[in-house]
Amino acid sequence: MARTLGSHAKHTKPKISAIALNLFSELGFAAVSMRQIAAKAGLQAGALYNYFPDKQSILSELLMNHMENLLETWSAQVLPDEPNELLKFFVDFHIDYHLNRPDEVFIAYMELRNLSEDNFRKIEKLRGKYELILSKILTDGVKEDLFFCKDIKITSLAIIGMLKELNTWYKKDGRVSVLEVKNIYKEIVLKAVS
Amino acid sequence: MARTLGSHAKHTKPKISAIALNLFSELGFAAVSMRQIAAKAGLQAGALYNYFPDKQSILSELLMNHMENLLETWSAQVLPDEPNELLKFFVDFHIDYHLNRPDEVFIAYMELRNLSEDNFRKIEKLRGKYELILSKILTDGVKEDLFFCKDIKITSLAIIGMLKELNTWYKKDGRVSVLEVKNIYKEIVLKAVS
DNA sequence: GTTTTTTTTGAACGATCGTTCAGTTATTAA
DNA sequence: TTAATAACTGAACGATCGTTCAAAAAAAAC
Repeated sequence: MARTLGSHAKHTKPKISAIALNLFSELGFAAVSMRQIAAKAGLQAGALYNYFPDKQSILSELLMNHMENLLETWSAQVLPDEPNELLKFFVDFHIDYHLNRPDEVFIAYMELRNLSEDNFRKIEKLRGKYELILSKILTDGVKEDLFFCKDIKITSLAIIGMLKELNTWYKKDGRVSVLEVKNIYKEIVLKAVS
Repeated sequence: MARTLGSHAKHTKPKISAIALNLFSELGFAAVSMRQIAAKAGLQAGALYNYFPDKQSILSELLMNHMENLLETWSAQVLPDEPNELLKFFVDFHIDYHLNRPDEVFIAYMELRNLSEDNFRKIEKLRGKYELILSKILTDGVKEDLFFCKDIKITSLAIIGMLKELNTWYKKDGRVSVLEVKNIYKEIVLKAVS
């Protein structure tokens, strides 16, 4: 035997992923060519196929990693018990996580249709899990008579939609700081379920 | 002179627009070919160039019409004076208008990057006008001490984000009726600015 | 240094893309 | 009916696409 897998490969694959993420986010999956990705990685297009079976797999791996990482990061958090505090914690967490990964967030809801049906279902399942986190927080709060909402599922979606909107306009060097934005959103969310 | 402009054209151009709207929404602008659009319209690809100078113009015309129509339709409404009623009216209006035009709404925020810089700026300007409608409602409500929000601009964006989310999951034959959804959203929005 | 295996190249494949345009057909004014 | 023009065809243009693969280069194992 000679040359264990990953003499350059260990560096090359993450490099390809990072470059693809950037390009997909900037130009859109359909508008980015394999040659474009390869060029930025200092490779020829053919070399990409040592790391990914096809173009779509680059995208689906990015999306899977993003969603799995999101859920794992949440699981690693130490959560407050009290529903009001937990809801605020969720808002803070969501904003922090998403504002720090604008490219992943962007392609995660822009490029879903470029996935195969299988991969699409997998991603949707993970997304559903994330929405369930918020639903559960609301459910517990409603049980304890701390929150009130007509429909927990719809309220969850509405809140997540509100939070997602942030990524479409927030600029780190803008008028308001992340801290301020978080406080504004926490207040809106808390009032929305009061 | 013979044959005045639009013997068939009067029917053909709207037909092309409608077909393109459908395809763009379903497959994405970049993934739809001129030949595909032409085939569905019973034409050859070349014929499309009698009606649009290039592919991007089909998209930009769709988006411009959508945004202009949105603003015009709003202008034609008879508005209630009282801020609480006006805010509810806005929510109802937004949901009605957008749920009835899912394809337009979808491409309006999915395909912006496929516009030229000029066309992009025009659309963004119209979008800003729409956001200003809501901002003004909030501003008036705050002045009269009926609403409270830390930051009107951000609150407007958050509310519109929440409303936009609706289009990504709402199905007409789903669990809840449009009327119920509207009521749920109106309650959430009103509480969010209380 | 030789062998073995990984990694990459570079050319080629067939397909499809947006767009152009000379020529044909369909329609209408005169 | 004839002349004028609008509408459309059908072929062609050059370019680019995702993907494949034999051959070459690079790196590790012996």
